[in-house]
Amino acid sequence: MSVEYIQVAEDYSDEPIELPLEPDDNTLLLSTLQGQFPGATGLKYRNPENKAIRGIRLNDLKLHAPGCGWDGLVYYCVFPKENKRKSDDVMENVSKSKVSKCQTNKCTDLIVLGLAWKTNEQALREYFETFGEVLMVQVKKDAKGQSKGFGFVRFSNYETQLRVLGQRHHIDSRWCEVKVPNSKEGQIQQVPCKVFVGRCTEDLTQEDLKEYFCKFGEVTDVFIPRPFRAFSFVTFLDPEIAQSLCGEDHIIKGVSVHVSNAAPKADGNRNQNYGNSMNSRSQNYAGNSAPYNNFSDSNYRNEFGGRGSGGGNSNGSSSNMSSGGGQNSNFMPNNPNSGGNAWGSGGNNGNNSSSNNNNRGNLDMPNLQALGINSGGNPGNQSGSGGNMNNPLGVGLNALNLPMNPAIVAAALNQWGLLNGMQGQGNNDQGPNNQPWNQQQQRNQNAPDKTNFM
DNA sequence: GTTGAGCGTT
Repeated sequence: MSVEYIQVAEDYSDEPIELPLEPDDNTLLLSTLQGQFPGATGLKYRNPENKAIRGIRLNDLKLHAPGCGWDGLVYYCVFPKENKRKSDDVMENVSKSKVSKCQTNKCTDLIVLGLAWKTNEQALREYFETFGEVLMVQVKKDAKGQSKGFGFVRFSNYETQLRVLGQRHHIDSRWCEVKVPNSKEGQIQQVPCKVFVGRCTEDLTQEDLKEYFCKFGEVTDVFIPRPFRAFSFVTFLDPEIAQSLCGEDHIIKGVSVHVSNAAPKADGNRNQNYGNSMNSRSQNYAGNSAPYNNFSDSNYRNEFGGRGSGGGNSNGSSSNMSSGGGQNSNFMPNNPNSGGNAWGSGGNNGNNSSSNNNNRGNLDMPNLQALGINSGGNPGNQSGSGGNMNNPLGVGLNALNLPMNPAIVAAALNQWGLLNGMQGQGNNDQGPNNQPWNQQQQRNQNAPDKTNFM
């Protein structure tokens, strides 16, 4: 009598392990399961018929096959609530499992800009203590003891820091900006909080993606390019969580998607500062100036060229959050001349130069022919000066009508970071509250050029 | 008694 095996994985993202069934009754012993997956209390699987998740019957410490038998499916472990990677305990659990390899989540002093003159340290502390434990506050003063209008705060909890960085702050009737100070930029390894999700199908909605990925950590944004392009971007509050998912395949509504790093590959031609920023502010990933750091509408203005920031300013540093009110005056979400166009407008994919609007294309562009893609022209100018920022893969490409899998193309382009530069951080306008998700959807729908990674 | 982009020990 030969021993049968079934495939069991800890989670949807993990590789299954074959576990032996009991020869006599074709059940799986709970002890067998727990031998490989300590803490597991049961099994579940996705019903191929209706894609629903089904639980496996457990009786007398034995897991019984579904009615139709084990049937070659992959089964997934069920853990008790406290062991489960679910939103509430995500930070703890994930940091134990996946994120532990990264050690970048340390708090730093944060600069608070735009304080009212009257705001003192006590008021500052009282305000920030509503977010979490505050280790230090300072209000910088001149010789006469007058506030200089800025200060510093330090939290004990990194998630608190992320949360505080992710929104505007109304302190003593002033809108204030909290950022990682310049002096700290580069000292912090910053991991992108946005991931590229390839192989998406068209029926995967924002809600589907959010619902799925939020079990790993708070999702602050899901962007699905329209028209359909077989990939999406999911932004997490915590870049560590984003990082932890990269390289994995996940099954969402029966669709196998691939999560990869949305950060452009370091190609040395993009003026990216992952650290050690001297003075360049473009594409600076350091210092927590991650996308979620830009929320005000003034950042939109910034993002879309309102301040002419020389192309690809991904840093919140030059945002203009001061003196609240009237912040929408220059709101130009559809400025066709803004950088960040996927294919045109000079193709400034986070380029050093803001004057790259010529016909030379972009040095960052990969050889599309090597991809089997016939661009039929200079891809750096696909959309020319027009406002079509929704150029799907396939428009202007593949003029020979070769069969193309948009997901593969997207993934390939992703490898070059080609899709970078199409989106700024402006889509993360959380506003002053803590509900990033709800507020973003509409904005995402309206914002055309949101397909770059950072 | 005024100011409003910035970057910290004094």
